[in-house]
Amino acid sequence: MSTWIRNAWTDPVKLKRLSEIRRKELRQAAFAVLEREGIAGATLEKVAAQAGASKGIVLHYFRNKQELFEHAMREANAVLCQAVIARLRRAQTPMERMDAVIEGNFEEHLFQPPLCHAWLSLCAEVPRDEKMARIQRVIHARMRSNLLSGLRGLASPGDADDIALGVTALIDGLWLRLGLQPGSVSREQAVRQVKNYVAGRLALGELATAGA
Amino acid sequence: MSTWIRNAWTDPVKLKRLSEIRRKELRQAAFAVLEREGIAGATLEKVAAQAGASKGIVLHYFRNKQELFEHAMREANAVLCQAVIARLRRAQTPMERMDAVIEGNFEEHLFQPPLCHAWLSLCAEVPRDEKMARIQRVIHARMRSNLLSGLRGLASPGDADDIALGVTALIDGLWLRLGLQPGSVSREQAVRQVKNYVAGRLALGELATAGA
DNA sequence: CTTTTTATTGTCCCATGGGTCAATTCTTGA
DNA sequence: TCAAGAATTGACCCATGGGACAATAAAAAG
Repeated sequence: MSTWIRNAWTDPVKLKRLSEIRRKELRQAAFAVLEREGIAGATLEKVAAQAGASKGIVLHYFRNKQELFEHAMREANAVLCQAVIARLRRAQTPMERMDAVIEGNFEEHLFQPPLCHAWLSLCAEVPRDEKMARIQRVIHARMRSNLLSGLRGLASPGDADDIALGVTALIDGLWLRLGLQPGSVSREQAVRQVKNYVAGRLALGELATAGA
Repeated sequence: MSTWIRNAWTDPVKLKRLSEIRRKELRQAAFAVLEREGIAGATLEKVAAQAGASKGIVLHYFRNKQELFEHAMREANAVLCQAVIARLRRAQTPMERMDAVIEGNFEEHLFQPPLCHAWLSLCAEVPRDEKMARIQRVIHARMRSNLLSGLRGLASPGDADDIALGVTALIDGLWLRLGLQPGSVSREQAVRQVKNYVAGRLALGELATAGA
């Protein structure tokens, strides 16, 4: 298990508990296994091996397999979310806020087949895992609210809701496409696709109000 | 198991082989199990039980578990596909062809969480199963060609390709949404969403050509 | 009415996987 | 320096699952 040097980068203020470090390692290992093996092939031993530890340690830090993968889902989501938030901070206009969400969801180093495969496997378990379902709802709610913060300045309230749903669905769909056929959609394509969607819907809205 | 009455509806010409009937039953049973249990919880015994048969019979008709679920995927796709084709036959104008594809992909009795859950589980395995990947590619290619047959009459060739990708992604994304949060999107909402997308993109295209 | 396929079952085997536990090593704080 | 508590391991248990197979029942063919 390598060195015990205290990593200053983890949390300079309140020295991160040893156990927290381990837990994070294991969540990440779990996710890595998910990328390679899918949910059907993901086992505790593989996770342990990935983390360079023994199976026992995994169950020392997580009550059971289910809990481990629930935490893996949280972890993955946090990463995705951070990318969006970082961009959102720099956004000024409503349109910039939209672009922040869109581009953040297709970051170069995240919009990759392996990550997508793992994500898909987790989604496939959502219907049978109430905790995952809850996480999923939170993720979606935040995404939606991020979008609405921009959309409210661009479309009528009714349209805004509708467009937000469309954007999330389109983003998910493009991720799915990447997972099913790696290489079939590039980051630039994906971003352009969603931006065009928004532009099109907004144009439609303007036509309607202008015509009426 | 039930009766052995010869079903006239199966194939009136070349009396469908007994084995073919069994294989179909088992594919469907496999799919039903997938709906309930997901890929991680789907076992041969559960499939056998669902079909009211013994585990042995499942491996009599399919070389192994993998093959069984590959066939389940084909089965599911065939159903979805049939819905689109039926509508496509009645379509005359390019726009009607578009609507046929869109509405066919959200048929009332198909656009349901359980079917979506099963489909998700299968998709999650695609990256690790070359046969499934192939099926997936075929499905997508057909969908795309169906869309293009309508789009070619409505947009410039370049736009048509792009819009086709967007429509497929949006459809997939809406299915995913249904799977992750049952009840969060109705059939009507989904159809409207995709139609609005197409309308928006087409309006954008016209603006561009008119402006240039 | 045989003979030969085909359908079907139940049993068996063995690997794997989740989870428990006692024993051991490390860390830490007094 | 030592005791208390945490980290970590490996052995163990038991259920389950995939798959092989021989034995039986049922159809089909002759």
